[in-house]
Amino acid sequence: MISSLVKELKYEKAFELFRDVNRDNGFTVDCFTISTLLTACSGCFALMEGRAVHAHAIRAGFETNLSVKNALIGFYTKCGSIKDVAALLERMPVRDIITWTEMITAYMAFGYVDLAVEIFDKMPEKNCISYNALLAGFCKNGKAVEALDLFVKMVEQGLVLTDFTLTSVVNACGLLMEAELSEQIYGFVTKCGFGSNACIEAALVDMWTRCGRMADAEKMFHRWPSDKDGSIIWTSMLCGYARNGQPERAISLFHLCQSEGRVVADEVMLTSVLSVCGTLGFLEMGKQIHGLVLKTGFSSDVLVANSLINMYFKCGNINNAITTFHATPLHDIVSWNTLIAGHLLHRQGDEALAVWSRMENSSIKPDAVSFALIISAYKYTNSNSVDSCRNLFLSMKAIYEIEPTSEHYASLVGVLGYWGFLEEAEEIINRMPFEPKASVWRALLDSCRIHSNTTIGKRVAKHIISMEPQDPSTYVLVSNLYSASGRWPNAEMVREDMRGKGFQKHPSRSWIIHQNKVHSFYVRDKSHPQEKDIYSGLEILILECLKAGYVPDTSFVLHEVEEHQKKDFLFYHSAKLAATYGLLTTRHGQPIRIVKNILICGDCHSFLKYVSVVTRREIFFRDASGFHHILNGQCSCKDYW
DNA sequence: GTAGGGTTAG
Repeated sequence: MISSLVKELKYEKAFELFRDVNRDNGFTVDCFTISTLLTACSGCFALMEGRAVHAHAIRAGFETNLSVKNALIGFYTKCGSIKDVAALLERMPVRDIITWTEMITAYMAFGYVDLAVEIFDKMPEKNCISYNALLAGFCKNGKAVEALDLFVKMVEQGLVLTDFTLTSVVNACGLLMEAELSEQIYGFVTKCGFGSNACIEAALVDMWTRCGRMADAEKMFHRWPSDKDGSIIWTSMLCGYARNGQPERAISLFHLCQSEGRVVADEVMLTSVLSVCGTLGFLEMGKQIHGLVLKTGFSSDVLVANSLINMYFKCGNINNAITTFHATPLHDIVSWNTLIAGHLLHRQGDEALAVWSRMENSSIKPDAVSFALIISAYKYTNSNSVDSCRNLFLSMKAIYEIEPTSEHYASLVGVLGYWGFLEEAEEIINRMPFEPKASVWRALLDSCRIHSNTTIGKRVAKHIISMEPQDPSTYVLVSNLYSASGRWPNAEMVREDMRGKGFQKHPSRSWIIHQNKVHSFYVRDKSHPQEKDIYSGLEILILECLKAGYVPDTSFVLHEVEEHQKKDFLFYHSAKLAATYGLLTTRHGQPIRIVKNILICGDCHSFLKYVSVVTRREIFFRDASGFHHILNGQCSCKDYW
């Protein structure tokens, strides 16, 4: 009876019935029912119920039953702690190779890599499964180098390599993201004659995409037989496209998968495609997938829910994001972080801080990401609360016992810099207890751009370039810094320097979603089918804005050309093209929604403010800094971004 | 007892 209730997903009733039986000391439930109940408890994080079932199993003498034991390990791995799993295994009457291996897997699942290694070294006997368990554990914890070392040892010792071994090695290589090594590993796997093992093939697709070898990934993906279950390999490919800056392809793949109907979208695929919808700002599609999530019953999966919340925020729908958060039965730290990040994306610092207080009253403890986020919230508070920000930073270590990393310093520097405390920010970096990553200096350089401070900016840029001479983004920042302060010749010098070193700027791109399609524009892009309408529309728009007082700022043109040509470059920036397309394709009174992959330039920002006046339209512009909500000539970023 | 795809920041 209890088992059938669980099967029908009526957990509450099943637990109730179990409690009745449990109270009556004369009765015990059988091993199968105990296992079923434990699986149910794992599914809904019912720690108390699971513990009660465990106590019952001990009383009935079923703890050592193989299926009960496995269910208990599964339950404690998901809902409990490593102590629970360790205590359970300690009580097993026989400590054989299987128990030892289970210990390794458990320690690895909880992230205790050193303890797992200790157990492995202490084991009186080892076989290839124990090696595989350790190998997989390294991969699970991102220890690719350790995994590869172990693999080499296995080969040297002549151990039997199974499909499990090869899958883990492929995984390790994906973690390293090294294209050349991936070639070698692939050669090795082929030599071993892995045949058509689904796990290895899926791992290979994932590895290729992580190493940037999309053609190889596609080749393997297309070889997948259509009669075989493909949800995993399809998701690998979909995420691969997303990871390699091809979100449109990821969306097409999802459409294909839906229309062909042979691969059913599961919770992992839905999570991934929702993330892509967020990246693109694809609200309509995101809503449709939300419908699918509700229909398929995946809305209680916390990862799916978090991805939904994130999607709504990135698509500009704050209300749906918050409603989805409240509709989710179980929140983890990522749910809270997503909520905070969402408010920050909309520059709502006070709202983010309010969420922070609510989180502090919940049972969830903030993690390192929470702090990186909440420190940044002080950029967007209504009153200058730099003091509170400094205190929060200090409390990290003092109260929460989280050691600040470069990311946290970068957030703090960003806030101080934003409010104009550039010297203090520089001082903090110089006094950091460890070597700062380039990202910390970059946060300060960004502040120098905002405040047009070339004195500090130049110093900071030197640091970054010496640390990361290969990274073109610094040159762009320095160049923009000079441009923003009207020092055009210097900006061009930096550009020249960049060209001399063979760097190419990450191409700037803006897009609009219209009729379920992404309409993307680069600077001076003429590839759109409605190119003529867009360019003539933009001509008119520019004239209207000039009449209203718009003054083109040619310092944002990063090419050495004549003044009249500069305007030509400036007028056809991707943001302006996308905005015009948005005006042409939406009815009067409808807002325009644009997304840009990097920061919007100062001239486009000023232009869009005039556009909002002359067309009486509301503009939602999302760039790398967050949303610019432009209305009646004013922007929510207060012209600091 | 060991294997494949997922969410948040920068």
